[in-house]
Amino acid sequence: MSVYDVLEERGLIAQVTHEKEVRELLEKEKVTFYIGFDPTADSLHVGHFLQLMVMAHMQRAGHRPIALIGGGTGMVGDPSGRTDMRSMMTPETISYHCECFKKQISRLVDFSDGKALMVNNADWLMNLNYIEFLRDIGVHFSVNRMLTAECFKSRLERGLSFLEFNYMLMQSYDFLKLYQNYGCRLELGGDDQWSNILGGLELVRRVEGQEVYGMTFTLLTTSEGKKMGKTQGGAVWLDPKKTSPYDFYQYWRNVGDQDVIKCLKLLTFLPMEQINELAKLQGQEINEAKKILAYEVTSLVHGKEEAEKAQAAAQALFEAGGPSADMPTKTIPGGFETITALDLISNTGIVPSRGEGRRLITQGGLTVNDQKVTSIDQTFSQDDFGTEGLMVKKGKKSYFKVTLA
RNA sequence: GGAGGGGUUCCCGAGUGGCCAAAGGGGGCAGACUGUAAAUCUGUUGUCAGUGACUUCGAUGGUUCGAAUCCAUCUCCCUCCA
Repeated sequence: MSVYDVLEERGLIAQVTHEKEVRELLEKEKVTFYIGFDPTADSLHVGHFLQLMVMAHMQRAGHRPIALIGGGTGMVGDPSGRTDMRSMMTPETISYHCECFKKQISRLVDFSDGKALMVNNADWLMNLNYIEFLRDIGVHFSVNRMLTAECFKSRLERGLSFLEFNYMLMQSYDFLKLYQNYGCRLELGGDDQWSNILGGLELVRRVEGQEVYGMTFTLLTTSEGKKMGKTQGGAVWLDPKKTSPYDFYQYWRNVGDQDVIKCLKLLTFLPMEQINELAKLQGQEINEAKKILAYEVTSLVHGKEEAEKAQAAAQALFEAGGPSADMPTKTIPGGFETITALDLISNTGIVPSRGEGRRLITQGGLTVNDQKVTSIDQTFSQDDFGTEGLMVKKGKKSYFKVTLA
């Protein structure tokens, strides 16, 4: 079974420029391909994780991935799928972001012995000469054609700056460069990258007279079409400092029934036979599949050890109802006689403001050591903390251990 | 450069001198129902405080007993024209 079949079977592939050719190419040759990452934040998120999975699948099949960090394109910002302009970033933050990405990508992709490459397009984009670029690259692009591209549509209504309009040229130029320097013949990306990828194909064809290919992957969306990986605050990050392994695990543990199988296919390496078995689960049993999903994804991102900790913590809290060593912990300075419930949760940051704390308690959403807190004035003494600390439950799913500093 | 329109609380979006901490929706949080799911229903949603105080409606000044609402300046955005 070829990688192409694997990708297809798992539902990863969204669009391919030349299905037959790509399939053959991947079966017969060791192909160098690339995926780009724009350094818009200091960590990748689960949307990117899907791309990493693809790289890993491809690498396992013997192909050579190039992770292209958009140090140069990041200066401009991709208008695809955006309704407004990205805020500009300084070169310093961009290069910092690149560093962060490298570490995270390395978790899934093996960079040893040149089995994969990581390059930064700032290397060739930053010193471009404007006139030369226009003459060599700009000639090959038709504005008329570009305007019909899907990725600019929403922006044409709201306004699109010339700066952003050039993003496509830059990304296309990347492909050309990678083709010239590394023999890269395939560009992969999220489905929102389709137009940009097509631009690259065409540029290489025109400049080099060579056929190269493109392929896009399913965007990670829920069955309702909403982007996955977004929570109240923001994205679900791969960086444990931004999204703790426990929260990360919980995110997957709580995906909708409709999305479990899809996620298992896209985000884990579990064999299809096993996934197909899990797909038969009904009703409450689906929780088993969710546990597996959560464990597997967490394990890929944060390592087995963290995944096991998160799983153990979740099991202890939700199934056994007891505290766990690995649950999220908050500390509070000691040295008080008693502390009110409200102070307890607001001082530890379990609740962002005292007002919300009041509401939480008034509405009956706070439980401490298995006792529902009924009054904001209810107090706890140092003794109540015991040796293990207080177990605080906010709402139904958020558990914290509060210990004395 | 010229003409016009606009910046409101997390987001969208009402509000044109006191009754506005500001309608409505979305989102968030909590409760009920459940399976740590979805859908639904209910409550809640500036901060601090036991009917009160304080900060908020792009920024700064001004008019007024009193301004998100009026005036001036500044700033950002959008549309049309060039």
